[in-house]
Amino acid sequence: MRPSAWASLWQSRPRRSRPPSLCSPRPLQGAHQLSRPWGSDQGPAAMDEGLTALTACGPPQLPLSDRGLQGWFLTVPRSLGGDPAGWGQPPVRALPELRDTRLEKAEALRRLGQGPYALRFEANASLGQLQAAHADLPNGQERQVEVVVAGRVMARRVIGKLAFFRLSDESGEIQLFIEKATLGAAMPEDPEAFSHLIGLVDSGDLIGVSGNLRRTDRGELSVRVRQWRLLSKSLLPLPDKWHGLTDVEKRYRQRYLDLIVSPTARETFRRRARIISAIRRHLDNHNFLEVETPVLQAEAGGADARPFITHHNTLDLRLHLRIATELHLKRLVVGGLERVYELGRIFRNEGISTRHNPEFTSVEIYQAYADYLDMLELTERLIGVAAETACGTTHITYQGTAVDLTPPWRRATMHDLVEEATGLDFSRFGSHEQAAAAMVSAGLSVPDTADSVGRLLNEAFEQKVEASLIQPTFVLDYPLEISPLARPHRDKPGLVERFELFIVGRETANCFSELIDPIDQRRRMEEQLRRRQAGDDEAQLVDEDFITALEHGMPPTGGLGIGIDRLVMLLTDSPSIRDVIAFPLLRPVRDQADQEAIAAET
RNA sequence: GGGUCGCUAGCUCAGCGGUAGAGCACUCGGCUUUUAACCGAUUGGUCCUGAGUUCGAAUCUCAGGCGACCCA
Repeated sequence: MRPSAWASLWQSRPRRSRPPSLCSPRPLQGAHQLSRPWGSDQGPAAMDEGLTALTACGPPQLPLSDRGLQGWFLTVPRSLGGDPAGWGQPPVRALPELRDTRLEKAEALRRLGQGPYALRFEANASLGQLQAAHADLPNGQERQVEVVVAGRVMARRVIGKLAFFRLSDESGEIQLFIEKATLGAAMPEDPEAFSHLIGLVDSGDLIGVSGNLRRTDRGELSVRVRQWRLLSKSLLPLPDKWHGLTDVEKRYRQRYLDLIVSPTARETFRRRARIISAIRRHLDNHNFLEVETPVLQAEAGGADARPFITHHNTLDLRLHLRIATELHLKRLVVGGLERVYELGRIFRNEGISTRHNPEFTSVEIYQAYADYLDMLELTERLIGVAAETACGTTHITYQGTAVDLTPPWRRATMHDLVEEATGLDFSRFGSHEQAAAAMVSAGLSVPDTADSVGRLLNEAFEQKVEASLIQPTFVLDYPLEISPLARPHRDKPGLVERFELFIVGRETANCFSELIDPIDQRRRMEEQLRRRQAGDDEAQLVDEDFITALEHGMPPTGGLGIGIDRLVMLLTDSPSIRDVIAFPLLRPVRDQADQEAIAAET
């Protein structure tokens, strides 16, 4: 490739006319000259001129056009004439020397005409594509194809006048085979191209290279580098090349580092995206309408959970973040939108564990004229499709356990499952006392809050059954007391038409034939209110506006909620919900002063 | 909320009452087929914080902070 053609890969595009409001600031004159490639028609003399012009104005500074991208990176070290007062401090503790060294290298590259932060680069292949397309190239052979690639330098090995870098992009990796002689011949404008590359480019930097493909004697597909260019300088080191990011917390706090070094993490988030889009596609293809309901609500309802509280200034109004989308979606069904769903974030003010994050993603789906058994089949289809899309199969492994997601899945009533596990037949208990005594003699604990036979049944289920439901199991027919929004069972008094889906011992979906009788709904909500007044701060409130909506007539409806994060955990074999949420909630990092202040208070 | 374990160089860890260490990374020197390259040299520390015991504390005790795992 001719030098000028190479240069065109990373110089700015020809300027197109844009609306004035979208115009970006014009680069400084000097900066423009500085960013000329070597070998351009202006030559090194013009470059020197640009440098002189800049240095005459005081300590070297990056062109204004680059500033917005750089924040505190833009100053230069003391040794190069930068103003110490203006130095940005590294955002992470320590490493000042290492960072200074890298700043100096960036500065040195800028003096060579390679601004440390390029505008653009046009690769002609991804690394994964190259690996696939040239898998047949034998060891020791070279292929005369000009490849231009960009990526992050992940590892460097320098052997005298030869060097091997490992370059990584989103699709994969490739080795760079860097010979002094090859570079010298291909980059005559920079006789020191080789030593500049190995001396000024660190692991972590983003570079673009061009060259032929060659497979080394040891079988590593490589780009035999003819030309190179720095695209972005990394001032901070990559995680340890061998151990990687072992600090679990750091993986979550600095997710970008996790993604850089961990192909598994990248794959997890790709799969998450595929799962969500598969669910969305399936619903869209079946005439479901995606809608959005309020996150900010005067009272948060639709689930037993404590909300986050926030405040609207101009209305001087206390608001809650939603804990469910249920009550608003049902209003839309009343309004005649017969199939609706919302895929979005829910907020619950609860603890953090491997299965709980205070903000999480759910999909709630409502289908008019359907009941919970219709929704059961929809659940099987949705999760089956998600598994096929994410994993290519419905036979998966979760944390070493084989799980078969091929429909149909087991269906069992809560009563039967509890009896199977404990020998207790709750349908025979006529009173709370009778049930409680039986539970105690069966070795189960009886909490004070479980003040009815139905609640005791649920307790027994949670204590003895839940964790054992490894293969997908629909647990049917819940007690009415714990299901204030579900319709009474058509045949079984005291129960509702509801199921929850359990997989690997975890609640993954929740569904009922919706309660559409406004009088019954009011009675149930008032019962909830009584519990709340008695001290249960997760009990629900009476939502008058919702009941009014029901009074206008709601069609019989099936409603279904699926926990997306737990589903993604299952389908990515992730042990913690934090592995499938890019930025899970973490305690803020406190500095020394904060800690002392807190210590002083206590 | 309870229990267990951990916190020492940028990273991974050793040291467990007597001068703070190793490997890797960084920097410098050498090396044209490496794969955690290798060889040599240099640099690098609030041993999480505070109090106590002791002639002497990274080490023992207590309190606190933060984290991991398990349980609720």
